[in-house]
Amino acid sequence: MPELPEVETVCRGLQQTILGKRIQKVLVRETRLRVPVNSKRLEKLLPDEEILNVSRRSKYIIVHLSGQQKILVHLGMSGQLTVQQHNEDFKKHDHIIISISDGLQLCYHDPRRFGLFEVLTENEFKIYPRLLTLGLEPLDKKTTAKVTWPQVKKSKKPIKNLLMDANFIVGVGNIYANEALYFAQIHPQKMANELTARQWEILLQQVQLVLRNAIQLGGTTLNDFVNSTGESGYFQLELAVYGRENEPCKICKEKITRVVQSGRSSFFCPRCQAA
DNA sequence: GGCGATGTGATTA
DNA sequence: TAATCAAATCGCC
Repeated sequence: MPELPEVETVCRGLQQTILGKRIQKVLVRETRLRVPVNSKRLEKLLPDEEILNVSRRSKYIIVHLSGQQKILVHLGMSGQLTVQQHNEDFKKHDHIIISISDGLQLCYHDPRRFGLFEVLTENEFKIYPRLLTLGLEPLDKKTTAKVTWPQVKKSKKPIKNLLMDANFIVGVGNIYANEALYFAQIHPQKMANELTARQWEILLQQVQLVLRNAIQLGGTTLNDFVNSTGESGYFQLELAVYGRENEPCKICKEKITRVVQSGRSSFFCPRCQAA
């Protein structure tokens, strides 16, 4: 479900609802996420903490607490992090419920359980391995075609795989990689090191554009993505190639083709994105 | 009802 | 560098 725009949408929603709230109680109903949830630790480190800020790094949500510890959340494929009125009417896959002040609760829900929910002390956070290897934020103004070009030039993988490599650039998943390549008119299987500098410049620009547009529309809801208040996004209405196998290209009417790369579907127009 | 597909990322060969 | 897997659900035949 969630790539950078969806995670950003959740973060912005949380910023508007839970800043300044105090954590009261923690309930863990299911510990079997990607990394097993340490309920004892959550129960020990979270109560009485004030929520100071919510930020995003890559596809991770970071909730900053007054005692310097942080909650690190990843939504995996099917995770939802919502704020709701306190209730005990738990739904299937509501795994972690955190009661906070003013009669609210923060609920982590994740049917496929590929997500992550951890509390880290300040020091643990600093050396957390999954965060240390992350590449550049695509929307950071320091992320330019110029500074990233050397890695593109030496990459031995297809450009789509490179775009989705979080050690290079973070936040771009299957949907937005397909969309950006389409608008840049580059074939997803083209080897990264065969791009011209100009093509890379255009592609990075399209990545940034598609991410910004998606954020503006509250993300993409294919199936089950919801923001922090439980509402869907609207960017699925704008998708130009993703999921459109056999449908006509919006530019030239040629049939959109699907191929599988590294176990993921790539959709492209064979005419606009010639090999 | 069954089967193939799914927005992620770690692990393995 | 790329297939495999984790697991539940959805949509299509």
